[in-house]
Amino acid sequence: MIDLEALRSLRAVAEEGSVVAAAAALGYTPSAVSQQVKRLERDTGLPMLERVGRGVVLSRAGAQLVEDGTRLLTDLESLESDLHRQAEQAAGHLRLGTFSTATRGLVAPALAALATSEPLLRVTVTELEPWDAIAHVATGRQDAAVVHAWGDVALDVPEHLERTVVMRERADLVVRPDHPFAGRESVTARDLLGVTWVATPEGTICRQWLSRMYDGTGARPRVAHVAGEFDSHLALVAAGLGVSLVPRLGRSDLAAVPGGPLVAVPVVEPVPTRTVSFVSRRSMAGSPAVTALREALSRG
Amino acid sequence: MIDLEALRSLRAVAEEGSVVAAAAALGYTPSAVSQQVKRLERDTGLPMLERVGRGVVLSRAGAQLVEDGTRLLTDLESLESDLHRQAEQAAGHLRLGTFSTATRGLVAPALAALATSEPLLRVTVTELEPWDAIAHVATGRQDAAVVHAWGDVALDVPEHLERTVVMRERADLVVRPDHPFAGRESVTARDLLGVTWVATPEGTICRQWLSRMYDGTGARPRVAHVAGEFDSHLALVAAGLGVSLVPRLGRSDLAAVPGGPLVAVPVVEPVPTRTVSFVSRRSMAGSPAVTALREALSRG
DNA sequence: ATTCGGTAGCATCGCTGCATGATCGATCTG
DNA sequence: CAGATCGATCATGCAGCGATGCTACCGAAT
Repeated sequence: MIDLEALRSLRAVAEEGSVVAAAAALGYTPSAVSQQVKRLERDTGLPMLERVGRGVVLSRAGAQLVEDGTRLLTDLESLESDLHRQAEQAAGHLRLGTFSTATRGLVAPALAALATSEPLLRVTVTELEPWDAIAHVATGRQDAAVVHAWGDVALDVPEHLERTVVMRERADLVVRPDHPFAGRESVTARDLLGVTWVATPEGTICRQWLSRMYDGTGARPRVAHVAGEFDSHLALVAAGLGVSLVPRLGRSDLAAVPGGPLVAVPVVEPVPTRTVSFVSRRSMAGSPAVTALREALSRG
Repeated sequence: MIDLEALRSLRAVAEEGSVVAAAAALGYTPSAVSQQVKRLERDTGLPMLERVGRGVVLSRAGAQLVEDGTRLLTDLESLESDLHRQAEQAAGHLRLGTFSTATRGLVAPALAALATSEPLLRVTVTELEPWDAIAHVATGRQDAAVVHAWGDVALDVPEHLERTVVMRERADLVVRPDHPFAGRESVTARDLLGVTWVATPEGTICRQWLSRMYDGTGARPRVAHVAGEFDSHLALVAAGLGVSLVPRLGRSDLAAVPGGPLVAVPVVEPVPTRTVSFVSRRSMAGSPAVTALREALSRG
């Protein structure tokens, strides 16, 4: 592999016109520069300098190496300065894992604001289930994640990750206007024992919470339909196929759902509360970039 | 300065997921890789890896260094392969010094042909008087040159340069159609003793040859007008201000000269012959690029 | 012919980077 | 819960390589 240190010496020879001048410019001895050039010639197998008169002239290969390599050297320098700048500024590239409703309801507006307040910071979003997101952050495949946990469902994050609550939100029961619950101020978990559910797939956090709501009642929720996205839930509810528990975050306008308007009824006893958290590795939690991202999401 | 060898190891860690795997992939011991990463951290002052569990994860700075540095590494590899390819192929960049009439009459068409036959070869042209051109080639400021020498006027090139004749051409006497010589088959140097000349500036090779033509006659050419470019000569001749000795190479169409058509009369005894040569440093005279350029010019 | 400027080559020294083996910490297993 | 295993790091020894300083040599200028 070509040694960039030696390449810099060769460039100095090209610019200064002689080995001594180059050595003086770089603070080396002429012999050192000569040996570095020799090393380049050994590494590439091509001659770099040729003696002419009592001086040297760059060979064709040498001239080309300098011409092309100069760009490399400046790239390396700018890379190095970028590295230091991004350690103190909110700049660079962050990979954020999010879950679906947060993507549209929370992350998108936050990133839009961030794009103007921190123009040097680039964030790429990947949708992931919370446990996957946490695993990705833990192993470095993501830099941070937005995760959620329903009420008391524990979300255990590894020791080297840091978690801060971004917001708390709740879910409502969504029904058709002609449903018996449509006019109610609120409904309780006990009221819901007999209803037919449109639920999220087995294994999702939302599904877990639905099951947990039935704890102590001895019953299990009757799930008739399964859909991953809440917009699909709304369509199924509008079609009269069941009711759904839909979080407010990222929820579509219920009045504009195809198939007729729907209504949301607050649920109490227990209130289905969801905690949305920001997770990042503890080591970079204090970095300006991560801090800026976390605060942008907290403001949202 | 960042060591690219160490950067390659860091990239391997990022790709393989662990120090041992990276070491195995690169043929090092894990300790060596660990030490290289340590060196990167020392050079940049930023942490690159952080321990998590019994493995490692790239830090923010490390991830960024890999992301940005990968481009640098591939650039370096392509630079290296370019270097070797240009040593065996006609490719890259050559700087050619030429004199004015050759630029339009010889070099331009040759380069046009070369552009299609050797698309990887880029040639930039600079107009120079022959002696300047030779000096530039000798000192490496040009890679090759097209030079000319009139008849027996010696053109001494340094030992480390190589000179090959590209073409020989001759000059004609250019006069107005109403000039006494206009109808002649040819004229001799003796015939020209009394004429009034439009000549090139003192110090040019063309001017030297004009003087040389008078050697042995005891006379000196009567130069009334001096112009650097032969198109100006033609205008002056057309205006009836004298006659001129104009080489055929790169000569404008005499019938289309503003101020009336002109005629060319061959000169004999001696025939004003000009030798056009290609000059390059001996060390790169054999390279494919220079060979291609020389042959393109020889075909012209 | 001599001097001067400049590069290449050589012997020596010092540093650095790799390998080896040991240590520490964390996970997995019986 | 203890032992085993795996992975990273640390300490040490060694080898190689590059810088230094000197000398030799070459070309150009005086």
